[in-house]
Amino acid sequence: MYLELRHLRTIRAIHQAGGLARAADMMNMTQSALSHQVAGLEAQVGMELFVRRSKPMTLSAAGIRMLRAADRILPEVSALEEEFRALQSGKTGRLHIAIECHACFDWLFPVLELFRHAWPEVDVDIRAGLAFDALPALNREEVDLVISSNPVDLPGITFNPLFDYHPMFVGAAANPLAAKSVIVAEDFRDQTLITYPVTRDKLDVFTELLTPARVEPRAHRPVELTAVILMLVGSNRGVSVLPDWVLRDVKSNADYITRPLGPGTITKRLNGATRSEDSAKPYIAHFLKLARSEAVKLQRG
Amino acid sequence: MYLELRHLRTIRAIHQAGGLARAADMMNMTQSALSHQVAGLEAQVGMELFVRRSKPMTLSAAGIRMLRAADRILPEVSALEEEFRALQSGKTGRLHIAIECHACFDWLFPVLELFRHAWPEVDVDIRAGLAFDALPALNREEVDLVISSNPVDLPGITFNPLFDYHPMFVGAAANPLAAKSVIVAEDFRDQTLITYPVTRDKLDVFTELLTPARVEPRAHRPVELTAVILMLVGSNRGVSVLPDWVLRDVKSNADYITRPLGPGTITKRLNGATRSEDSAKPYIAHFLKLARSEAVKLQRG
DNA sequence: GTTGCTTTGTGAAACAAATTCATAATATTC
DNA sequence: GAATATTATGAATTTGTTTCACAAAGCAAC
Repeated sequence: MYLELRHLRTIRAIHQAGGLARAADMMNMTQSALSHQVAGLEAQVGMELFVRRSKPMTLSAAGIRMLRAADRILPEVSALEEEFRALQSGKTGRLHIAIECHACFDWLFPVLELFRHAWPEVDVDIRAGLAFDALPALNREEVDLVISSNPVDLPGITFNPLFDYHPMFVGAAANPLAAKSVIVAEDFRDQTLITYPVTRDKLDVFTELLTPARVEPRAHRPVELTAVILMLVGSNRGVSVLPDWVLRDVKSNADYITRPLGPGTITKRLNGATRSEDSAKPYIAHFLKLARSEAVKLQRG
Repeated sequence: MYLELRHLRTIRAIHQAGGLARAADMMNMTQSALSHQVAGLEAQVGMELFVRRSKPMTLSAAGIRMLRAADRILPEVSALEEEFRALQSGKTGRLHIAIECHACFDWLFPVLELFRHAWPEVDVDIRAGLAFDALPALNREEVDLVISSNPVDLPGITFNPLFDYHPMFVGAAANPLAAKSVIVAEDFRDQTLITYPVTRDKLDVFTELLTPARVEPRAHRPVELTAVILMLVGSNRGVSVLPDWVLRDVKSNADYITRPLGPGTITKRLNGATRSEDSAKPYIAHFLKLARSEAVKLQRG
């Protein structure tokens, strides 16, 4: 037995129209076509679905059962079609975000709150891109946006700039380095450095400062949560380097000191990497716009 | 957009098989056919359903949505197909019964109890065939069995004999007719006759006795329920004629007398009328068998 | 009944669609 | 960088659906 939706649509139409001829009109087909189709369907299921003794033909007991099923199934199909029409028009879609930059939760969450109100139909999710390579996942369509500060030239991937930030030094007020107005690589030699638990090539302190200067800190301690890092720094158990927007609240706290890194201002640019064909999607474009403006607000305090 | 089950089956198969080629094997088609089909489907919905950047092709975000729908819809279709296989094999079906004979509830109920245990999948119902003509309803497939004592020769309708019964007179012990051993038509002239509220051609007293003898009872009172008829008869508010099996309990009750009608024994035959093509259906045949044996048991007491 | 109207069924022809075949193009693996 | 596996493509073929023209069968009104 090989049923198709066509069959269910026909059953329903004949019932609604109250006869084969009217149903044929309704479906823009000839009455003959429907007659053949019904005959074929009845052959498939091996029994009569309609009573032909009376003239506008009506459903038999078996036919009524099939109608019941049609009334359950066809609306689901319509919903699916509707869903795809919405997908096509760009009102709905998926926005699964991977963040390579751990501190990005801080501004990403408020942005996502704004976003999901504007695009309630879009399926939103965040994955911390620690355990996996985010950019290949973008290509495999496992995620749709990667927040990254290391643009790479990959075919099919577009890096949309979001905003610039400055990695800044943070230490305890009691730390001897508080005396300096700018922190340089050498200053880390006798410090315990606290960072997120990711490889060095994803940590601004290393890529921008320590690795080029071939300086190794006295100790290196990985910590997951931003709040915990700041707690440890506050009690002078180590120092850290974090994006300026993270240190916004800390600047006015007497327990901490924040200093620029040097020599020369270090500026990094955060990007939202997407598949190139997705950049045009209205909700993706809107998300990027939101991210830009909201992050700026956050930096200003 | 015109979706068909074929499309949903394909989506699911490619996902399950983990690739187009394997899916094609699974569905007994060539890989080429599936490739064309997917291309057609993607054109329909206006977007890519699969990611082709990696080699065994995998579902895209949109494809996953369609898969979800397929996983909801296809099992329903399978259930429908299963239902029809069961219908075809005769394990399930519909048995809607119309009874022209009002007193038949008495034996029909116990029979239906037995039946529904033996055929739990069959959809059972009873309709009192008072308000409508039962036999045309049989032809229109509104009902599947008509219990009738008046066989008519109709094309396409088979009257399956169930059992014979004798219409019997019942009156109060205090009624003068208690003195007679056989009741004849003339005896009704000065009696109030209580019957079910149906036309005379469906009442044994009239068809078998009074109408041929052109006798009119003193009064004729229609009453719906058998229990009420017997109550009224017991208090000598009238007399009645009922099938012998109904009077089984009454025979041993001192308040009542039951007498055969005469002259000559009157025998009527109850039939189960079905559409001729249905007589062969296993559950219909079984119902008729049950009706025969159970009714006999009931008559014996 | 029987006449006219409406509805459904049927077979051949036309048409549309899906499938196959053969082969090219493209990843993946070792 | 072969060798292998996977997917894409276009023309030919097959299959299935629809139409056309007409027959058959109810239904309704006279």
